Amino acid sequence: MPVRETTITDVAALAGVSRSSVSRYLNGHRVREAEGIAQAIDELRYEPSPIARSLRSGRTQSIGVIVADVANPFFAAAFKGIESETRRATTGPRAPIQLFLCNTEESFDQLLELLDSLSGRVDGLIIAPPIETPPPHDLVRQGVPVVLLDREFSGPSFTDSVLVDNEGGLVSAVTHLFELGHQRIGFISGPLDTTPGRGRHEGYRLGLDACGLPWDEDLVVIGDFMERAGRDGVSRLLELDPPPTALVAANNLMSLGALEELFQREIRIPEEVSFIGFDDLEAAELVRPAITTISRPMGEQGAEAMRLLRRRLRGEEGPPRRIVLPTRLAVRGSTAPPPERKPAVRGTSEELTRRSS
Amino acid sequence: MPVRETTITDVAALAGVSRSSVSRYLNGHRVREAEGIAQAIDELRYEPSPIARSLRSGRTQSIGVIVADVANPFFAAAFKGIESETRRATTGPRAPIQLFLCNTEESFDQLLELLDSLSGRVDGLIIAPPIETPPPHDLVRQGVPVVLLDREFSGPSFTDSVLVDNEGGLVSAVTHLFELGHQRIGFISGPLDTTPGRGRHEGYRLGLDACGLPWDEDLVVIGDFMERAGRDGVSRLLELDPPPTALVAANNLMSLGALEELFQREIRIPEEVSFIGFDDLEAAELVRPAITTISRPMGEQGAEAMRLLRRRLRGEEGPPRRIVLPTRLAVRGSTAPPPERKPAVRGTSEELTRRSS
DNA sequence: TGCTTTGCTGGAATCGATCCCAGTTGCGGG
DNA sequence: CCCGCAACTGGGATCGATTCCAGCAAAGCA
Repeated sequence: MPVRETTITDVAALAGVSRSSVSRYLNGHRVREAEGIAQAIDELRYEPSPIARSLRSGRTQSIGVIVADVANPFFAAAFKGIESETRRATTGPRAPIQLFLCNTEESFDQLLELLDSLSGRVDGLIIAPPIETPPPHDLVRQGVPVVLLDREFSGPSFTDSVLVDNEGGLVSAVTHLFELGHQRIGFISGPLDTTPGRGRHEGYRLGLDACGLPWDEDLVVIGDFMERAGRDGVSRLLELDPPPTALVAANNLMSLGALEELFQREIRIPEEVSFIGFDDLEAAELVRPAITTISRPMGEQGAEAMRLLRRRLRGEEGPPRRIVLPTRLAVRGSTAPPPERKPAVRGTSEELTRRSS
Repeated sequence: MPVRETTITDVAALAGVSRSSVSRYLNGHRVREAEGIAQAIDELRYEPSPIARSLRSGRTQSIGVIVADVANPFFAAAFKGIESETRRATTGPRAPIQLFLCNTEESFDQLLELLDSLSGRVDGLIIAPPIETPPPHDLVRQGVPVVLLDREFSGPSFTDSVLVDNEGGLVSAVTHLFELGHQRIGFISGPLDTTPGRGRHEGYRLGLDACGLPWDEDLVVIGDFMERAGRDGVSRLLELDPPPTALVAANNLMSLGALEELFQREIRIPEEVSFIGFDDLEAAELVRPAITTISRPMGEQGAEAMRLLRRRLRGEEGPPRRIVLPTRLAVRGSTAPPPERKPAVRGTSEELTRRSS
C-alpha cells in the first residue's frame, strides 16, 4: 500500500545519468542531459523529498513564525504582512519559501516544545515570545537567525526585533483625554511580563506624569490581553467612587471585551465614558460611535520583521537591530469631554454587583 | 561559527555505548546504561534532529493545517479547536504533536506549492481547499491521511471531511425573514466554486422555494468572501428598485463589510433593512442592534477534523467519513418585519451613486 | 602540437538518525 | 556443567537527497 515514493535514483536510472546529475539539474546547474532528465521527472511525477534535501544541505526553504495567539487580529495581520513580503522577495525560479505558523497560546512551555520540534526544520524564525524571560538556551545555541516580533526576551537583546512605540502610544492617548478635560483615566493593562504589556503600562504612567495627573493604583487593572479581561476590567473600574470618566484598554481583544461590557450596561460612549483602545479592530469601524484607537502599522510590522530576517539569511553580520515603528492616535467618536458634574454613570456599586451576578 | 550541533554519536561516545543504544533509549526502550545516557544527553544538551529522525523513520510527529485565510475568524476558531483536541489527545510521555498552520490565501497554486513543501514533513493534513477542483494528484499519491475542513474537492470524496449544514442554515435564515413578512431578500453570496459558497447559495434558493418566493437573479450578488465584497454587495443591492427589505451575507467577513456600508449610509437596522450574517463574529455582539446570525460550532468543527485524522493516523481503514455539523439560527436584534409600505430606504439611486463616488 | 582551462561527469562520502540482525550476556533449570 | 531463553548490545545498512573529488573531453591559447 505505501507505494514507495519515486526517488532521485529512479529518475537517474530512467534518464540514464547519475544521481549527481539529476541533483545538479534540480538545483539549477547546467547539465548536458537536461532535456532527458526533465522528461524522466515528468514521467515519474517525481518530487524531491524536502526532508532528505534538508538533512544533507542544512537548508529548508522554510521559515517558522511563532506567535502567542493566532486568533488575535494583530498577529493575523502581521502574518499577512510577513506573507506578502515573502512573496514579494521570492521572484526567481527557485523553490518558494514557505511559512509555518505556530501558536504558543501564551505558554512558555509550548514555546520551548515548538523550538524543539522546529529545530532543523526551518532556516529562520520570527517569534513573538509569550512572556519576557531570558531567551531559552536552545534558541541561542542552534544557529538559526531569529527576529522578534512585537515582543522581546529579557536581558540584552541578541537578535533583531521589530517593536512599536508602546509608550508613545499611551502617552498620546492619555494626553488626548487630559486635553479633553478628563482627570480620572482608567487603564486596563496587559500582563507586565510581556513587552507590550509593560511598555503600555509604562506609557500610561508617563502620560499621567506629563499631564500632571496623580498616579492612582485603583485606576489600573491588570488583564491578560484576552477578551474576558476587558469585561472584568470595566466592571472593576466602574465600581470605583468616583468612577473614571475615561477608559483605555491595552489591546484589541480587551477593548472588545470592555466595549461589550459597556454596551451591556448601556453606558453611553462618549457622553458618560470616553474610550480608547490599543490597536484597530474591525469592530472599531462598525461600532457607533466609532472607537478612537492607538493605531499602528500591523502588516508593516510583520513585513519589516521578514526583511530583517532575510538579511540575516543572506549572511549579513552585525549587531542586533531594534526597529521601533511609530503609533498614531486615530481620533474617532468615542472620546469627548467628560460629563459636566458628577458623571451620571449608570449603575452605582450596589446596582452593579446585582447586575453582574 | 556554525557550532556543529551535537549528534547522537557524541552522546554515544560520552556515555560509552553504541549509537543504537542511545537511539533505543530515546525511543523509550529499556537499556542498561539508561542512567549514563541520560547524563550524557544532559551534559551535551543534546536534542535529536527531527529531520534525520523523520527521514529514517518516516514519522514526523507533526500535522499540517492548510486554511484559505488565516485572518478569517472562522479558521482561527477552527484552528483553536484543532489545537485543543491535539493537546487533549497527547497525554503520554512521547513527543507532543506539533501543528503547522499554512495559508493559501485562497490560491490554488499556493495550495499545490504547500503540498509540495509539506510532503514528507507531516504525518497528516487538515485542509480547507481554496476552490473545488479535482484533488491534486500529489495529494492522492503520497500516502498521508487527509481530512478536509469545511470545504471539499470536487468529484467523489476520497478523504474524510467535516462540513456544516450550509443549505439548512440558509433555509432557516430565509424562512425566518419570510415569516417576518419579507418578500424581497437580497443575498450576498460566496464564490460558487467553493463548498460553503455553493452550499449557501443553494440553501438560499431552497429557502425561497420553500417559502414560495420567486427566484430573482438581481437579488443575488456573488462575492469572494472578503470584506470588500460585502460593501460592494450592499451597494449593488440597494440600487435595485424596489430595494430588498432584508439582506443575508454568506460569511463573516462579507457581513462585516456589508454592515460597514449600511452604517455608513446611515440605514437603520432592522427598521429599514433586516440583516442576517453567516457565522458569528465578535463584532456581532457589539453592534447595536446585535446581529442575527447563522451560527455553527466553529471550534468543534476543527476538533472533529482532528479526531478523524487521529483515527486514520492510528491506521484505521474504511470508507471516507463525511460529517456534517448542524447550524443554528441565532436570532438577535437585526431582523424585524419589513417597513410598512414602500420601504423608506435612504438613498435613491441618484443619490446613492453620488454618495458612493 | 602540446598544455592549460573550462565544463561537465559519475562514484563515493555524508547528513543524523532508525532499524535489522547477528552476537553477547545473565540467569534459571535440568 | 551445559543449555535455552530473554534481554540487550553494537555494527552496518539505510532513508533520499547534496556535495566533494578525481576524471575526462572539448575548447582555448601559444
